[in-house]
Amino acid sequence: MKTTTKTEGNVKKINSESCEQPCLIERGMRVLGGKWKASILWHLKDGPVRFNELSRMLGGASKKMVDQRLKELEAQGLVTREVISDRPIAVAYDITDFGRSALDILERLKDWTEDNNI
Amino acid sequence: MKTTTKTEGNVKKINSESCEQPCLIERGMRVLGGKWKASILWHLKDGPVRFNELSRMLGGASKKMVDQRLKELEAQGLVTREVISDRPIAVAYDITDFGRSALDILERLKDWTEDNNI
DNA sequence: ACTAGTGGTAACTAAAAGTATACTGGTTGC
DNA sequence: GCAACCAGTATACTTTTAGTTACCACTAGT
Repeated sequence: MKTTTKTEGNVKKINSESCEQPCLIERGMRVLGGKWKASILWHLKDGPVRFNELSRMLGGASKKMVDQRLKELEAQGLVTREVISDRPIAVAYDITDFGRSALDILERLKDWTEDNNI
Repeated sequence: MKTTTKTEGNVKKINSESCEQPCLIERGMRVLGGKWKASILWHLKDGPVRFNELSRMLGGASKKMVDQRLKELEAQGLVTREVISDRPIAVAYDITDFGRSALDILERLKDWTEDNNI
């Protein structure tokens, strides 16, 4: 008799059909989990910020990193890029409504990190 | 006159002194953001699971990956490892209260991912 | 003319993350 | 005896990520 109700030392036996929820978590992490992505989003929450200003806000991030992450975030619809001046080139990055919808998660993460001294 | 109240095309000028909150987010991400870490945590929420069972749950993850992530999570106090049988070696991984405190964030992430078809 | 700032890009290197395969030493079942 | 499962470990390898440095074209200020 090889049913799956067998328990062994309090450990549940599950027959490997529970990969729907975890994938959702992994997928979400792929969007928010890049090295500076969450931070960038967080910094845009109070309004648009320009490229070099953002670089400075992130402290240790190189231009290349900021550029790459911004492009990813833009491609995924979390931020927008707008050229606000041509001749002295000026670009503003802003958060979209979709991006804003993730701020709730980030706030929880921030609180959790803070509460547990991580 | 070079105060920071100057606005240029609606873009706020902030003078680079806002790196307390983002660092919290980055730090939190470093704990929960590893490739399989969040998923592992998620799979342990219904009770202890054994090593190979966990590997299977994660689908594509190699033993090495699962092993590494579990060690990290254990070192950070999110999961515990318990040898439940010696002779036919059996090990059970369980989530700690601390680990459980992060599930709230993961649930939000899951919902967000789901709601936005990510 | 020279310096500094804007928003990037290109080339390159170093380090981290992940994958694949095989192996150990023990046990259980046929 | 032989295969298969347990919980990993070891080795080698590829891929991805991160970061440095230098550079571009342009402008503003001195």
